[in-house]
Amino acid sequence: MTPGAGPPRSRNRRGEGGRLRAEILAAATALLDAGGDPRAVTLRAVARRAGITAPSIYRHFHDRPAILLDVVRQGFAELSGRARTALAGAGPDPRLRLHAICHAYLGFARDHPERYGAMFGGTWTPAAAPGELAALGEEALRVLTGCLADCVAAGLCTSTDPAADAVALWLGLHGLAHQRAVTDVFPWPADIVERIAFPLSRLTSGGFPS
Amino acid sequence: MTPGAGPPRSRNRRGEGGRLRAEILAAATALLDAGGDPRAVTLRAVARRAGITAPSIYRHFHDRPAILLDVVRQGFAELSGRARTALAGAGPDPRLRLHAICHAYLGFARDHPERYGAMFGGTWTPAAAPGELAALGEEALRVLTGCLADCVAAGLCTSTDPAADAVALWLGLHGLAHQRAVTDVFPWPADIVERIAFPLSRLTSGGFPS
DNA sequence: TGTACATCAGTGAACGCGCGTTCACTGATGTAC
DNA sequence: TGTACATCAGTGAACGCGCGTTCACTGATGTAC
Repeated sequence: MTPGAGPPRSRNRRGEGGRLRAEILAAATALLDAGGDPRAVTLRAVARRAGITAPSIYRHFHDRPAILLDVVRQGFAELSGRARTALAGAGPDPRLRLHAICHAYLGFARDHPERYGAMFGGTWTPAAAPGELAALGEEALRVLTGCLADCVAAGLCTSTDPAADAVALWLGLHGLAHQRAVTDVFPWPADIVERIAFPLSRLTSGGFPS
Repeated sequence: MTPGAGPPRSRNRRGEGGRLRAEILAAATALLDAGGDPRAVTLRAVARRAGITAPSIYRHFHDRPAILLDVVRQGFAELSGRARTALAGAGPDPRLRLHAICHAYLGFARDHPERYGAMFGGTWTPAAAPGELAALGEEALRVLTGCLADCVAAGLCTSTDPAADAVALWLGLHGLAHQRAVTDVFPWPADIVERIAFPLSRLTSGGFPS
């Protein structure tokens, strides 16, 4: 059971065993990003990549699905982080804020297509607590709803039900993000983002500046 | 290597071996629909389901991925068929035709969520000829573009680029179809289809009757 | 009509593989006295 | 300051499994003469 090549890992000190948890997670994420498929994230492959033996993982994760679940959790956290950062950097104009959050979402999907696919692909679902996933998704949705509602309040948007329209807008973005993550041979129109996001956000004017 | 339970299969007559091909495909499809995951469609599982031994499959398919690829091909054929039927049944009103084709698309995805996921999930891609998949998708897209163009010609739609807007509309439908296929715990707004399809199709009025 | 033979649909046994998981263990590190 | 001991991060060997694929084969069916 030789772990991967390279110099032998120096063991963590007592009380710092928790570090390996992070290393395992990083290895699993790298494997997912490289392999393009959650199937590539096997216990043994993760162990090899992390430079440890397979049984070591059991000190930190209950079983294989638990690793993938945490990779996905981390993905949602990173996505939320990007959305927050984008909003913080956008000015007060609600249209620009909406625009910023849409691009933050698509940016994450584009930068980490495999992780995006794992997060929304449904493959890992059985391992998760039934409610947790919905909660993760709904948090992001609430932010989007808020942006849309702000546009309405500013008289820039004709939506009469921002919550429902946020779902529609999100699904449009998701369709694009997912399809982009899955294939790159598609002849995307150059302005496809605006072509989807602008109508779905029901903005009255001003376009959807990029 | 006992095949599944039940009475022993009566062998096909000479020259009719091709029949088994269809049975294998049906077994693989059933397995996909039941298992919810292409991973469940293993060579051996397909053989069990079809009531034959695993090696028999090699007379009809080059290898395992070839089976899944054909399942997906069949899925695209069925999707096209539904779209054609829907168009044939719709009247001449281009808005109704557009509406019919959108619902045909979503209907297929809803009736066969696992197959839809396999068709657009990217999992099986490596096995396919690079161009074939794009071709399959683009055929459907051309029909959608046609519907949109008809709406424009009838003065019912503000699109200035039906081909690009057809992509946008399709991606919206795809986002909904995919997410529905993947999870059913989502709180969909009741009128989510119209909320997505109507803005993306850029119809000027008349709503998007259901 | 009868018989030898070619065809070919499908079988059964076997292979090597990577997997997830278990178990008893090792040996360095920190702590108690 | 020194020593015995408890802790615990990580190891190494092994298990049983289902997988994809190969190979030589069987035996019913149709055909040539």
